[in-house]
Amino acid sequence: MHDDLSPLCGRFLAAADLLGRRWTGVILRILMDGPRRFGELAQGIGTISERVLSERLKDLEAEGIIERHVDPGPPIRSEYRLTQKGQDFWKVIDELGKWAERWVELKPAPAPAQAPARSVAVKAARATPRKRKTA
Amino acid sequence: MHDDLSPLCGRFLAAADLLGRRWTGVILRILMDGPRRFGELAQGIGTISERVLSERLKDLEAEGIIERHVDPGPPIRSEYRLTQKGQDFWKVIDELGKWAERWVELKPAPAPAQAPARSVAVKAARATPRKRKTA
DNA sequence: GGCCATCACTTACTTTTAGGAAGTTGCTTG
DNA sequence: CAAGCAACTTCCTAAAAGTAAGTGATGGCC
Repeated sequence: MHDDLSPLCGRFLAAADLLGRRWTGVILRILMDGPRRFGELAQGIGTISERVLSERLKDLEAEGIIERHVDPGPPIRSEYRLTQKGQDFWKVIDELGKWAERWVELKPAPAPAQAPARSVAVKAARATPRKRKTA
Repeated sequence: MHDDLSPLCGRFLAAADLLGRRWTGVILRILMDGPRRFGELAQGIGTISERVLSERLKDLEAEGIIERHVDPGPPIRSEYRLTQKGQDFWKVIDELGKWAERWVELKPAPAPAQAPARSVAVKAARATPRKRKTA
């Protein structure tokens, strides 16, 4: 199997828990391109609610992954940017992006008689309730 | 900044949405070490509820990331293992682990004294409510 | 054969988190 | 002074996760 995986310890659990909150990965991905303001993030993600964006930003700031800079030059604007800890996350985001490019199909193959993967049809692009199972 | 990040497209959103569900990363991390049974995963994670583990496993199977093999050899046992798509997720998990090693501090040591070796089956400890903010 | 135990899940019910949208604050523009 | 941003909050509802108890197919033991 794989030889040098980090052990499953508390550290990993904490990191997975962080990324396990909805939108965290996407926010980080956007900030990898440079500082962004609240509204830009909201627009960039498109389907996140402002309530949650605000919450996530606070979480990330509390973790020391991003920093908030308020520019009071009259039109008060705040800007979020990655700290070194956040910058360092880029490889995770990059690998996730590569995996997505390789494996995520944007269109659910109708009848893959022998196709290997069924793939995650881009349902994430909508403000999806993630799954609408009435069961 | 970083030069070759994959663009923020639907594929990335879908992948981030997948990892954005609690426990997904941890389950994948454990399966990277080889096939595991339901109970082993439950124990390995420790604080996941069986209800959610079952759900997550179904999700992952539906995405074609893991496969479920039922071994009916009398003591009926099921085993979960990664598909190629799942194996390929290795680098993401690995980078996440490395980042965690570098940046995550195990600060809140809520060690209830130092229990001798009560080890397993101690369900007494409630699963982390992720944050118990009274504010 | 009756009884308890294990494994792999379900079901029923509760708490936490996320989504939708309107409201707030501070300042600018018409 | 009404209107409009930007950046958040607040309120209320809808999903997701947590907790515990139950189910069904063995298998052991006495």
